[in-house]
Amino acid sequence: MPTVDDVARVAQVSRQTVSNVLNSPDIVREGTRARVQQAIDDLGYRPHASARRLRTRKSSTIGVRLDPLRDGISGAVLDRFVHKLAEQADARDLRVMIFTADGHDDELAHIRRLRDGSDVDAFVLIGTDHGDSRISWLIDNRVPFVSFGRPWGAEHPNPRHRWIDVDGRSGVRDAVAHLRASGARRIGWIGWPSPSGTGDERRAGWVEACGLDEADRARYSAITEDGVPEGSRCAEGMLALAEPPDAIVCASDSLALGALMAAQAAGRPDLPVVGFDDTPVAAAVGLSSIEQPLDEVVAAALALLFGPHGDDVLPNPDSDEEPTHRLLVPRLVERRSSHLRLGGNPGA
Amino acid sequence: MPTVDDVARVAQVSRQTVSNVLNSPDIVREGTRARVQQAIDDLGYRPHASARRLRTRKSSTIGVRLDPLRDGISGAVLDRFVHKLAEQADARDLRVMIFTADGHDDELAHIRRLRDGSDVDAFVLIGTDHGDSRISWLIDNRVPFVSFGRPWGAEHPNPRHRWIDVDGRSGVRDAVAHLRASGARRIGWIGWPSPSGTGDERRAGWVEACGLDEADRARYSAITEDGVPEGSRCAEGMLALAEPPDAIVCASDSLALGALMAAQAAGRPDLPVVGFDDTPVAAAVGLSSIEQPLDEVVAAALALLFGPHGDDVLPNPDSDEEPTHRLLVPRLVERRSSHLRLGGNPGA
DNA sequence: CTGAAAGCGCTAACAA
DNA sequence: TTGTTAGCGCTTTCAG
Repeated sequence: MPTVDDVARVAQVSRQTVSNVLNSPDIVREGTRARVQQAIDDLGYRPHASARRLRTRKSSTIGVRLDPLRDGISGAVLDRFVHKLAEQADARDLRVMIFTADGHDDELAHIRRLRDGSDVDAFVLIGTDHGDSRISWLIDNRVPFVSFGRPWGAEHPNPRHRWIDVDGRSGVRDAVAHLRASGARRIGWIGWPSPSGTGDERRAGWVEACGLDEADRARYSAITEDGVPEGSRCAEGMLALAEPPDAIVCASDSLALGALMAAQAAGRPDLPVVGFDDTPVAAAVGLSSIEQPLDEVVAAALALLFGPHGDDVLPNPDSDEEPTHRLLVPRLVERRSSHLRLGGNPGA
Repeated sequence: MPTVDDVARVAQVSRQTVSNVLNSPDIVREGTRARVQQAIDDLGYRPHASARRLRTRKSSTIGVRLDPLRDGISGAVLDRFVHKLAEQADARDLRVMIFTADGHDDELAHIRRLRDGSDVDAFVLIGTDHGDSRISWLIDNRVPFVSFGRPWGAEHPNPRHRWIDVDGRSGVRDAVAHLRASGARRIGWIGWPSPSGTGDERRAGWVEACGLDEADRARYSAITEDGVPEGSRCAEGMLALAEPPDAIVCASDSLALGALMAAQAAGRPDLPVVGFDDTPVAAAVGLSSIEQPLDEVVAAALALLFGPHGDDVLPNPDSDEEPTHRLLVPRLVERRSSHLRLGGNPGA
């Protein structure tokens, strides 16, 4: 592998000029630059990343912890997030390093290693929970990071905490409003047990828009852990009511898939069911779903970390002068769940 | 951040000794080592990765291209693969860098950049296709790599090509045999169009074990692109035959999910359907599936690249002296598809 | 076993 | 504008 010196020799300039051509092309005269560039191309020269990093004291690398493998339907969102992160990072000439960890403490241990070894100079946290222990640690230890997930349950959110999140409440609210506009009167909700920041917000959207009184809200909502069979079970119960719901909105695609199946088993293949995340599974089975704008999420995350364009990490903000977070709005992807005959009506 | 010098000063030894404690602890006297270790702990010293890499000329980093987002049901396998790769790499003190690319050429461009910049010193290719153009390029350019996927369609596979793969043929063969042992007589197949290395192999397993003559094989097999609706459509056709199949085996979980739905729509909720990859979706809806032993796949990939234990990259082999590949056997995960009432039998 | 010297490839200061 | 000098933090010679 050629080095700057080789290029310099071939281009008949000093080693420094080569470096300038690479890093501050504007301060090099046109002709010289062309000559150097030529030499670079001829030799197939490529700067040695480690040498550069050693010198500049920045790794231009982002670290992300891959979420533990989950149910896998919902997990797909995070995989897509990581995918897009890699894509957009590349555009800024940043690299992405991944790791896995068991729990928050282990994650922090990994972060510490990666950080202290200067492997990585900024981290993206995927998902946050109530009183997330990682946040204060990262801030106290001056580790630059941004979280996909807001600071749940903090009375005084730390202004040094940069985050982006998707406004699930408004997403659900809009979906419910849309269903009502289409004539639905009793819209059910299947969601997760509280406290779950994300889940509570999504449910709040339903509460705000469903137009049901408290008694009906109790009747038409179900709480369960995430999962397809769980969704099925809850929907079954709701559909067995004397006045079953007109439509069901769920906190996740897993639940929605279950609900859809239950609806069909109950002979109501056309019951509108809306999921959340617009996972590939939703697309595959023709389920409406609320889609998170992942491209924007990733772009916002990078902008928060590195500013609008560069690849220099901004330290965690000192004060709350400028906005240190973004709340993005999801959108409903409508599908006719009946595009696939999922059953329930043999021969129809 | 403290450096070796700081540690040396505190521990009252030369800088060198510190390095030795870290890299060749055996050649340092017990007492000295303890003292140095103490200083390391006290200071929270962590070697600077870039400095070390610059000096040792190895990055201890593996590069992986994230597959383009697909249907997402099948894509989940690859995400799990990457996850496990990160896990096992960590155990060897290796880091994993991810990137995305549009097509093979773009992927090679990325690899080249990462390689020439010494960011990464070995790559894992996920998936290979007929006459894969990347393989010879990587070998010619001496880029150490291993592929998850065998060299399809090469008359003379290059002995420098290290790969691991899962024997889909035997997986399907076993599943079919198992179904027959349970009494199934007419076992259908839904798979992908040829040529598709993976798909052809899986189909071959069915051919070998199904015990049908050529005419019946034509009747009971369907070829389609991957996808849930596609699987549904094919299964529908098959189930409409005068003598419908007893069971259906599919080349993927997407197809199988579709088939399962079609079966239920056709009033045959108990028809055994087997998918491939044992994705989370299969687990969620209670679909039998053929599981790839990803832990072993990853372990084998790392062993091929780095030897049984170390973190030193082995160059692509010079000859075919030692085994440069591994073919692993998948196993059937049986589930009662009826554990979830997917529909088709309201009130049952 | 421990210490001193050299240099991996690069870029930030400074001098010319 | 270009060239010179001086390290970034580490490990690998080679003497002690």
